[in-house]
Amino acid sequence: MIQDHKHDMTQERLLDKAEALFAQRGYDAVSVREITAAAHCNLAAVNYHFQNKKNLYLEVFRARWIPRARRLQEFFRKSSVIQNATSPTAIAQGLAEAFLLGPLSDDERHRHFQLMVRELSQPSEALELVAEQVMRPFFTELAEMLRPAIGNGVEKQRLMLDALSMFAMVLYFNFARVAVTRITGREYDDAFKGQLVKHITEFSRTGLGVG
Amino acid sequence: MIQDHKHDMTQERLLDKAEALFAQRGYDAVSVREITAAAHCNLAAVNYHFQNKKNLYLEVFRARWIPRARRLQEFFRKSSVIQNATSPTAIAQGLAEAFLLGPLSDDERHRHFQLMVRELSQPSEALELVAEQVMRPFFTELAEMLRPAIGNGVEKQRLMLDALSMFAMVLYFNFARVAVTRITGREYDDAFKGQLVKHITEFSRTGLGVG
DNA sequence: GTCTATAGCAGGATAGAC
DNA sequence: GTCTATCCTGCTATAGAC
Repeated sequence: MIQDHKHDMTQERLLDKAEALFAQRGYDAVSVREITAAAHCNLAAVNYHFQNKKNLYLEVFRARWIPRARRLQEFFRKSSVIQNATSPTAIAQGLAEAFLLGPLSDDERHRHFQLMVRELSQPSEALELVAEQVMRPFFTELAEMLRPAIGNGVEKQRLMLDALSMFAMVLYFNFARVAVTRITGREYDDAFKGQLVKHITEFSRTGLGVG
Repeated sequence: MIQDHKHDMTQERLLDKAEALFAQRGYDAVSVREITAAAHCNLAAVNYHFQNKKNLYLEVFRARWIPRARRLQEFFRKSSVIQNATSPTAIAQGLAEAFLLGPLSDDERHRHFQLMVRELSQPSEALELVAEQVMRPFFTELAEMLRPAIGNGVEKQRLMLDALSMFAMVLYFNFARVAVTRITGREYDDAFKGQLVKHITEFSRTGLGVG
């Protein structure tokens, strides 16, 4: 029992540090030595608990990333905006709030989106997991939420593209933080994040609203 | 002269292969050995021509990425859509066409956006160059193009966020190709890219178009 | 300018003591 | 389960012949 406990603690610490480092600098730039040092355990622990480096990376997705994505989706579904209305505007606002302000700490959110962008732009086995278990079901769900308002006659692809576009903004304003800060001159404090949510909601509702 | 010629050819080949490989797999995952092998030249050539690996990476941006970004922007400015109208819709369409269909080959476009996303999500010195010489001026220009239609009274930040949002979609549909394909079931052939341009234009104009 | 050879180091992984 | 010691591979970078 004590052994299991210690075992678990080491595994947990390794997963935590591995996720943070992989998110920050990517799989290849991070060494097992660095991860174990950060987790205050021995070099051999990664191989003992996770067989090898690659499997540790996958386990980060299985044990951390996917559950967190589910929490985010749950938060979105239960948010008051969605509970009170399922208009496209409400959906956009719910999405933006959940993913920009939602239940995650700043660090956790940052890690989450960094890992996602890495996988989107350079898919590994982890994307298989993520696409099948998280993304496809969620976008399908979003598309069906949009259908009543957009039009029952409309093809599914149109709804999917709408959902992907809302998500594109959410993703972008999370991962391109440094560039957005550089271009707008604004730091990602609570005020600015609030404005971003408002902007994404508004842009999704009416686009540029003219001509 | 012959020496200069050979010299130049080797440099060019190195830049080409380096860009392709860095875009595909990232700085750390790619070795100098791999680059020189692909460029059919000697291992020592990188150090001779570019001092070290990191400077080769930066030179990829200076000599390849930035000029290409300028070509893209030039194509956008001179596109018939923009020449004939500067409504927000025309701007969105011009952007989407330039960056999704524009003057680049598929491979070149893919490389271009992969490198950009890598820098946006994990900035290195290269982002300094790109932000100051390309991004900031371009987004400022876009914002000013939007101003007359959106409203003269509106703060610059609102215009910047609009420009960033249009760009978010363009970027996303370029770099998250694998995921988009997985979710929509559509390959990135000419037909689908045409639909994406139409979608981005339309979404930028009216968003989801309803309540 | 190009090549070979090699220095010097860091990486992943494992065997075996505890 | 944890640790040390070590193997082996592959990396960047450079010295020096051509």
